[in-house]
Amino acid sequence: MKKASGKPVPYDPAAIEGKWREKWASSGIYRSTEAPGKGKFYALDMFPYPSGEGLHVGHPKGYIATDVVSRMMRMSGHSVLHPMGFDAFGLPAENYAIKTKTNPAIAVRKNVARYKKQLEILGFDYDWSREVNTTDPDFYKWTQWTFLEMWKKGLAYESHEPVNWCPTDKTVLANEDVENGRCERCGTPVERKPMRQWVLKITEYAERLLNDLDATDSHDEPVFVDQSSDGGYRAGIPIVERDAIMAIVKHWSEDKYIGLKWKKVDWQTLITGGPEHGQTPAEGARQEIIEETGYINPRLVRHIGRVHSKFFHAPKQVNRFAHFDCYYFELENGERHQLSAAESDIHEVVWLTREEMTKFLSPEAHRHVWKCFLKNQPVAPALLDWPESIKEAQRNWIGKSQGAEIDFRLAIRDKKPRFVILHGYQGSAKTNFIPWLKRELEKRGHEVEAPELPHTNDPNEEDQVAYVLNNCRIDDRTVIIGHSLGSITALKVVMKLDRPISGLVLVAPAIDPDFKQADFRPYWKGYKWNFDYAQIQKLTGGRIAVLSDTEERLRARYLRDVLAKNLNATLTEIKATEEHFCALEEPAILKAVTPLITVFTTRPDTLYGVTYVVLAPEHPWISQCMNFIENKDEVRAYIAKTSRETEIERAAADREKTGVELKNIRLINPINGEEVPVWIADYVLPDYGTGAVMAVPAHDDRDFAFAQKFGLPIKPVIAQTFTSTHSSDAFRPAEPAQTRPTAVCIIKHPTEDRYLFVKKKGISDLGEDVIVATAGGIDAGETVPQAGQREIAEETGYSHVRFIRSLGAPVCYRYFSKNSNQNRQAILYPGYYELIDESRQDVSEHEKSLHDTIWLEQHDIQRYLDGRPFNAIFWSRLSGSSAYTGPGILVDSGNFSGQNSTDIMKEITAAAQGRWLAKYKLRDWVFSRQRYWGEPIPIIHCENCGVVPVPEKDLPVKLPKVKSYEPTGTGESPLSAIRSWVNVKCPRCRGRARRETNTMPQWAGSSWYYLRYMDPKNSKRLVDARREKYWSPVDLYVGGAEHATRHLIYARFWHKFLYDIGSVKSVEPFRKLQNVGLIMGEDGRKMSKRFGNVVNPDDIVKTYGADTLRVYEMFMGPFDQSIPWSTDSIVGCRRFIERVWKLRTKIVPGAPSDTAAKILHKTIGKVTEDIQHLHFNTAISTMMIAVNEFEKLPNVGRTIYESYLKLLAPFAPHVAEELWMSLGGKKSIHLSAWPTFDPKLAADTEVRIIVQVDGRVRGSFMAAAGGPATELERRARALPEAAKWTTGKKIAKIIVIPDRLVNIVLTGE
RNA sequence: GCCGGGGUGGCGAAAUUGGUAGACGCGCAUGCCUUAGGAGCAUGUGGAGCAAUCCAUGGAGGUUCGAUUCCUCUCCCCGGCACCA
Repeated sequence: MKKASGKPVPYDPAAIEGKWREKWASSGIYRSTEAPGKGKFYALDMFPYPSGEGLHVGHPKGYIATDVVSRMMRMSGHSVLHPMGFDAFGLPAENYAIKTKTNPAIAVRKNVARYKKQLEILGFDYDWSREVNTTDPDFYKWTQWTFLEMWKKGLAYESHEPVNWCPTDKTVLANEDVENGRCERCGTPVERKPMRQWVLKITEYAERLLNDLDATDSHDEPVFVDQSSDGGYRAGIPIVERDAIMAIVKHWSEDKYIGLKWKKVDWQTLITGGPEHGQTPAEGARQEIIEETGYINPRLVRHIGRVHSKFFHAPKQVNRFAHFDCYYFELENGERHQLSAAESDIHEVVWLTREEMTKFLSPEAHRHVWKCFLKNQPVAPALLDWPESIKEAQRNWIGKSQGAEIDFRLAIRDKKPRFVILHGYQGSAKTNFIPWLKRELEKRGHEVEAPELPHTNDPNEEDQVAYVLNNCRIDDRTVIIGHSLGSITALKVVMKLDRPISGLVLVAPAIDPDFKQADFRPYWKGYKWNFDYAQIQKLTGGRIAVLSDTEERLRARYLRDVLAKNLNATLTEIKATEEHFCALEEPAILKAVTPLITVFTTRPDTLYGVTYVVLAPEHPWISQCMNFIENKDEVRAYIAKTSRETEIERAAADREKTGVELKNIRLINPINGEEVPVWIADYVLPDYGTGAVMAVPAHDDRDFAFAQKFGLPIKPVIAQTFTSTHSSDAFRPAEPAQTRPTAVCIIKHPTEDRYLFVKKKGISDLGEDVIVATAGGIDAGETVPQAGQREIAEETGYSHVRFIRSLGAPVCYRYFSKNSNQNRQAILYPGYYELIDESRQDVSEHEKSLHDTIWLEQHDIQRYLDGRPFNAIFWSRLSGSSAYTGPGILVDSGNFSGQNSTDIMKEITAAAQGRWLAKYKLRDWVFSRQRYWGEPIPIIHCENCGVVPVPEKDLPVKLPKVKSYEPTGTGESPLSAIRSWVNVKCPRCRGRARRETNTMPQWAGSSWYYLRYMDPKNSKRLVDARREKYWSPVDLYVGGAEHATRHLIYARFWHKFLYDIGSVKSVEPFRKLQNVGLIMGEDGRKMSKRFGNVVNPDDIVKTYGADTLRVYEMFMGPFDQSIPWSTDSIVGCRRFIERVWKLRTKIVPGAPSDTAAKILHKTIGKVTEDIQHLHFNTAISTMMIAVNEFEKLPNVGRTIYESYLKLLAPFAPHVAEELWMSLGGKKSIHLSAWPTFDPKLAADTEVRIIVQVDGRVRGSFMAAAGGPATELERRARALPEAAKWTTGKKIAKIIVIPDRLVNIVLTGE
């Protein structure tokens, strides 16, 4: 690198960077190959959308990071996959096309070329041969294919529900595309429109999407699969939920632990097994230990945690849902039985030290449990190594609420309906569901008639209708239920009436035999297939329900498109228990005829406090019951008003509550049989839960506000909480409780921040002392403060006490007293009191025998009251926050043993005949867009066959060319204008058919593109199974945090679906996710053309070189943090590279000096670790320190310098290559081996010992590393700086931290 | 309101299990070099003080020989959810 003249060559990036990039490309050094036996590493960037504006310096930051990591991984012997591609469908390209009237494909091609050029000059190690583009038909063929697979599994369906419509972009949006009621893209407020849409059932995966966020790591090798034993997993047994245990067992006196060595399978484990029926997992664990080890006295010390076994891959999809409970046991002593022959045949017991244990536990999950045990942590999940913020965002988005559905039966004051059930062709009142339905209705107090209609095998309209009219009582209370042909009879009966009936329920009505493709039906001649729809509607008041079995496809279409439409009836499309509702019990029918309002609540324990029920104005039940409602007009007006409101208006918080009562209708509270009124109000959302809530105004702010406004009763709240026990048998819901109002007193000391409590002595229920707030019953005629003051005086002797304020609405506190063997409940009135002075009277002997009076400091209270309701009252009321959320809300269940409170809720749910379940905020994914530039949905609508998928051989359905890309705004995509494309023959019946013209959203292709990189050219499959197995999962995924609840949820869903159909082998696509922090403009604002603060990377490369840009972006700060760009600061990185460059002049061939080797190895250790943890800024700072230190040396050995260049190579690949080659490198530095860290060489022989006196640094001295503590102590005391502070003082003790510091602690005087 | 993540010099930021707070870089200051500018090199650089020393990691308490780190409360910033029952 010296010219002939001997002058050093200056560093000139322009002269070297292009040269090496060409070499790398032509020699293909970054080509990814599957090398079996070699470790693999898949680094992935969120592929860009190639917009017209090109890159700014913020874009490449994430790409540089994956580049650095992938380069290091390649050098350390991994097969690396680091690909790049383009996500090119979507609105920007389309809008550009509309403006310029050009095909978006052309603009995309241009922009992609520009992006690639910009990316190339930064020297990335992409394997461009694997480039993918979502708009390439060879790519989107597989997007379409997956859609059809979902359709086959019923996960893609057409919905007619109201959806979000953006009037500006003229397309529907998914829930994820709406932000605060506005279109995420253009900010227009979205409208709710009922439209036919394709929807993906992502909600089916809600639970898995949620659970897997916290799941433990998965492994290629099964961890708990142990065919030779029955431990934990049993192949072939389709047990959905089988608990399993794992135990760590410690020696009785020494610090060593039991391991099992399995003889036949060469497998080493902790003790695992399955608890037997009726055993708790802990008991099962104990038994397993005894059986497997022979030691008879294991003692349970603690539960380490619970791991979901779902991700410990089992070979077949069985038994995937068990939990492993992990326990820690200690042996009491060495007593031991002989092991059974069977057991000793299988394994032997070995004793292991802690260190051996770590090595011994080869399966990662065992080691994981062991680590958690050592750290005293619960078993922590590790399947996804993702930022907590992203996981949290996803949890919020999925929005799981555990709770109960509770059915409230209808109680109509007047006009209790009676039923007439009409059977069908060849039927009778004794067949199908009719006897059962009759019984059920009669149970509910209805009159029911189920006549045997004449000529059931050869029916005719006239006879049947006449029979009904003559024999059945039909008036305005009658609801007629017809099954199959009975439905037609019912319709004809209604047409003959001159007075209204109560309603009509048509269960799978017979269909017009003229309807195309209908089977021949012998009865058709006996009936006239004409209906006076208007008359029927009039006489039923529109109360018509049509039930359709989705299995009967032809009938379903007719019922929906003809009958229900003409009758304006409520259509319920469900899968019947048996086809055509022919089962003996068809609950759907009962549900349709005896409307229940099902509410969802997370607090079923508050059922006793329900004083009314509120429905969303959209609730379908309202129209069904309209006949019974007295104030119909008022109700209709309110519903109309609500429907006019935008989402934004409606969602606006703290707006005045509005609502209307449904008069004459009441609902029955199943827990106590109370009748409560029903209201509709827009604060209840139609699409969450069941669209209906039970209102507990004493518990809930919203209900409270509503009740206040409309003068509804607010019942003293009843809470099922306990102090007396942790077992649920304490509470017996069936038994009546005694209620007594009680004052609870929080009493503050007159001057200090201390509080008065009483310590109850030996409460027999508990057999222990309990500390509680002072409390006592309120006597007749007393106010709460009076009672409080009296109780305080009686119990504590302090009589000078002043009532300050109430701590909120009364709380009902319920418990079971074992003393009196009865349920008790007290309504607690918490109040806050202050002592006026400390004068105190004597307390009666009786009181003294019951309790002591104690003072607690604020911070002690938590400890003493932990887990008791008083604790919650105290803290929430004193701080005015947390546990209580409403005026009367009860103790937060979270303050109690979680298990316990859940048990209580479940118990009450059962008592109310409700269902304990979870609800999610996640909605199904609206998957169609009424736009041009997206993947066509590969569906054909046939006039006869209905929805028909495009056969796989015809995929991809290519996007045709159109004249106008303009969205129509009618809900049709521009594709619908292309007749030649739209009109096709049905692939099934060759009849007339039309293509689906909606396209897929932009998120479709990006939901799986990472799989295609593994096998980008495969025309047979989405991805080859072997390649997928080799490369999956993505080891490192880098991208922006803004994708948390869209791309990252969609991709996880898509991937899990592909897993379920066997296309991929991993449950989760991205193992480690890293967010890249934004680079903002120099003015601190977002970098954007709008603010004129965009910095173009091309310019920076021109001035400083690509290597400098790369180093600078990695050095700016913590990788995931947003930091403003600073062109001034770049020079530091350029100087750094130049100093490395100049170091070349100091190279000597000889042996490396110890000092240089030490610098090098410290650097190797730190840089390697930092890159692994993505701490690029500290990696670079370490390399800077190394250069600074090398510069101070007279010379640097050549091998040292070469190793150093290797560390630099991932960050600054060009300059590292140039220097490497100039030293005579044969192969590229990027294919060389990553330097190995030698801790011995890095170790310091001398360390600086800090000397402190009373914790303050007073001086330091150098000492040999590993020196004895006594020596350090002696030298520290002798140190003049220290002696200055210690002379004449007494030394209390001296703390010595080897190799670190000595702290001389003086006595107080 | 609920949940998550953060607050350290003029700036970007460092700081294994608690063990010298401010590494590294920018900027700034002084000097050398240079016709000049720039670049480079050297030294210094949290605050107060002549100094010894004291004060400093959003604030207030606590635990500890010792706290940026652990605990309690509190303030502020960023992000997610939000009339979600």
